[in-house]
Amino acid sequence: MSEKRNKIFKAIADPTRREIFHVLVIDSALSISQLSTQFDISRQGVTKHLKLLEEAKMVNIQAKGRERYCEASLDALQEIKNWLSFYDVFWDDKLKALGDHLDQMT
Amino acid sequence: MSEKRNKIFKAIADPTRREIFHVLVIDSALSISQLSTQFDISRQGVTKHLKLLEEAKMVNIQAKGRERYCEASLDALQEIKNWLSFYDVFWDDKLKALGDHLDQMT
DNA sequence: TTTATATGCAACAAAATGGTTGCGTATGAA
DNA sequence: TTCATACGCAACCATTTTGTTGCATATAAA
Repeated sequence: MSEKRNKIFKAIADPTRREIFHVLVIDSALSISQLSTQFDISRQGVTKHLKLLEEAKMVNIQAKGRERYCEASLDALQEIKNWLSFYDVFWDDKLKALGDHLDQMT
Repeated sequence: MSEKRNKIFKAIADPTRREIFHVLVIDSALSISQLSTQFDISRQGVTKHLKLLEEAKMVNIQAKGRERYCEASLDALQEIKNWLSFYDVFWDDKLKALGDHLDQMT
């Protein structure tokens, strides 16, 4: 479904969300409170961002006692790579066309 | 600068914008009016999307007579690839760790 | 010249976004 | 048990986003 794609593109659109993801890739796993200390916004602000990241499958959260630990899920990025890969064909075509053009100049 | 990155991530966040880009990759170059016929929103709506795409360097527009022709610029996608490439390292690490783990099982 | 087309600009409106604060609850520590 | 911590939920608010319509202008066509 394209809904999955929409969600991840929405998720990475916000710079704070990209930074949260970045932090979690580097330093997993962190509780929500621990994570929040690294940002200027409130814990609830971070929680809201986490919700979107979680819906986009970019972050997994699991409860442990009274804390909830977050970890980044790299696999979700495949959706973006898939989107990009479609355009590689056209990119290559243009490079090829440029190559042909350069060949003609010799 | 990160402003460039912000702009392209914003640009691709909207599904209509992604579709406009897609159409322009397939069928460049189209005038704004021609392009608009392919979407349910108004011409001005499309123009607004084009403005963001242009600022993100994903689309180039040049006037020809009373028309303005739009074409997609694939190069802008490199910014997204750059962002993704950082995480490839971690991805590989995890695969490697998985590999090591599987080795231990034999 | 007159008319039709392609466009930009501005004002507007509804909805989404990104953030806040306050409060209630569950869990861990003293 | 009592207190502090980690969290979710809901209400609220300002700004941005995504769309609209109306109108003015420049260019092409009749």
